[in-house]
Amino acid sequence: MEMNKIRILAVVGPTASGKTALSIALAKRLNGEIVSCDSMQIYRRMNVGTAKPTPEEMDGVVHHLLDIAEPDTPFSVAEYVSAAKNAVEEICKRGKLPIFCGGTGLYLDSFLRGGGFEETNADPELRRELFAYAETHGVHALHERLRAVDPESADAIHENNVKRVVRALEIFETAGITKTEADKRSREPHSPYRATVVGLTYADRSVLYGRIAKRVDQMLSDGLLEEARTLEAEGVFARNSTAAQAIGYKELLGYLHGEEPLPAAVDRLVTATRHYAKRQMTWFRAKEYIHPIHMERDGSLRSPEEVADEVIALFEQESERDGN
RNA sequence: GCCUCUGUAGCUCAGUUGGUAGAGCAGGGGACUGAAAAUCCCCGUGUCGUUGGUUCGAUUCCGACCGGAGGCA
Repeated sequence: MEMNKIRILAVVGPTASGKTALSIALAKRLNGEIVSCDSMQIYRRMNVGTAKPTPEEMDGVVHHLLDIAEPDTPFSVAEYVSAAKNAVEEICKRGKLPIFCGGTGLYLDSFLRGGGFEETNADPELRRELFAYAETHGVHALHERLRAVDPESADAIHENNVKRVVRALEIFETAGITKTEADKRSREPHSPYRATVVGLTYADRSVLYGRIAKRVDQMLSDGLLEEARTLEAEGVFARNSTAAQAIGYKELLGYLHGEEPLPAAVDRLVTATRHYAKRQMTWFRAKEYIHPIHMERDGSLRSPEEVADEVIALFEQESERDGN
């Protein structure tokens, strides 16, 4: 039954780990197309700040799910999953290999599960009400409301994590089932995909952090400030849309308004990126299906060819195992 | 040269009326199913500048010395 599944390769890893270059190299060698798996590269005109691959970097390799939304539009996992399904279908139709690449672990994870969002719609108005409830009655009271309908979720979600408590209640209100039940249903193994997922890792974290600092400098000289200015002029941050959460712009606003010197803003930007990378690593580490690929050895970076070779060997090995 | 202030966790600083100390930030670990580059949880032993003295006991008081800041010459 495994052999009917759609074969997929995926490259994940923390920000600045080298996913983009690797995935493009892999696409060339495996006759693949890239499916971006990045919650911010989705947005148009957010280029240098999101480290979106340039046409030169893409080097002829087809990329999907970049620039598919306006920065003032909300976006979510559910939309991602359905868009990714379409992309994969297209790629397969052309007889090419879909290669996912990106740092948004939730998106890939949800996609590979094959769904689970059908009946649990988002309800912005309800969300507002629930947040207001927490505002006036306190987070504990809101959490108690969740406990009354779904004690299991209440145990799993900390009461301070209002966002999550709200979502759990939202699921109950809109779908009529508890989050616990919805999770259970979506966990059924009905995914049509068979993925080999590799996670880029750095044994010495300071090497990754060094790359982050360097890349922020690069972004600055590539026009990050101008991009931030443009987005702000569009009103992206005033509306605090999904795109406004992107690291790289909001940290510079203080400087752009003359309230903070540039080095201080850049410093906070680098720190925010490090925190983000750390969260990503925690997520990826916990996923058993991710094969760690070490990007360095004895303190120095491995050559791109060597890393690509390792990934391809792993991919072929897993393909053979399924084939018999 | 003299006077004043100051030297405590990687950084900024609290504090101990003498019983060896704690916050924020940084850093580390974790969670995560329609906002995920978001949201949330957990983790603080450091010759309290050095060295003498007073004391049962000093990071805390006193002296000297060495850094740093300011003031007067």
